[in-house]
Amino acid sequence: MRKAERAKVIYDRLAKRYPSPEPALDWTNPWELLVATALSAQCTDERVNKVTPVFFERWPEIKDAAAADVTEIEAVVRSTGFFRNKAKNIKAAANRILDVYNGEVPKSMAELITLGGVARKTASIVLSNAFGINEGIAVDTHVKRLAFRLGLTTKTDPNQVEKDLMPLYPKDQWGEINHFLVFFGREVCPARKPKCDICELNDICPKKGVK
DNA sequence: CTCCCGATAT
DNA sequence: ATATCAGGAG
Repeated sequence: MRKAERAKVIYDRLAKRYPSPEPALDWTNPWELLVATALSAQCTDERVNKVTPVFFERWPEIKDAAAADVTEIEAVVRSTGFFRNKAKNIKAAANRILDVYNGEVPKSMAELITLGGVARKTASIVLSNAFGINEGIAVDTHVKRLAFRLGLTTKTDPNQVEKDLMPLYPKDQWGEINHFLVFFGREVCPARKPKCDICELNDICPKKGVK
C-alpha cells in the first residue's frame, strides 16, 4: 500500500476509535496550555495534571508567573523533571509575553518559538488546541514512534518526521492526527510492549511486532 | 552529540 | 538496574 493511502486508512480508523478526542492536558486558556505543555517534556501527562492546579492557584495569570520567585516555581514543578530549565523558561516566557506581546500569548509559530523552552512541538499544541490554528503537526514521543512503526517516516529527528507527515494530511486534520497517535500510542502501541494482537492497524502496519 | 531530571514500569 | 515518559537547548 502506498504511504499516502496508508496514512488515510490510519486517520479513518483512529477517527472511528476516537470520535471526539479529549485533550489529555487539562487546560482552559492559551497560557495554561502553554505552561502545561512546557511541563510535559519527558514526563507523563498524569503527573503534569497534578502539578498545574497547584501552579495556577499560586500564579493565576501571566503577570503572576512573570513576577514569581524562580526557586518557588522550581519547587512546584519539581516532580515533572528538568525542573530548573522548566521554571526558568516559564518565568522568562511570561515576561517576554508581557514585554513584547502585550500580555497575550502570540498566535503564530514564528512568534511562539521565540519563547525560551518553546519549540515546534509545544507551539503546535498551543496553536491547534487553544487557537484552532494549524501551522504544524506536534511531533512528540508518541507521534514519532507511531509514525515510524506505521511506515509514515524513516526519520528519527522530530522536525524531519513532521516534514514527512505534513504532506500526508490536510491541514484541518493536523491537530487530530496528533491526538489520535498520542492516545493510540498510549493504549495500543506503547514503546515497550506493543499490543499487536489486538491492534486494528495490524493489517497495514509494516512493523508489526518489531521494536 | 550531550545535557537537563523526577517518577514510574519492567 | 534500565527504559520511558505529550522536549528543548547548547
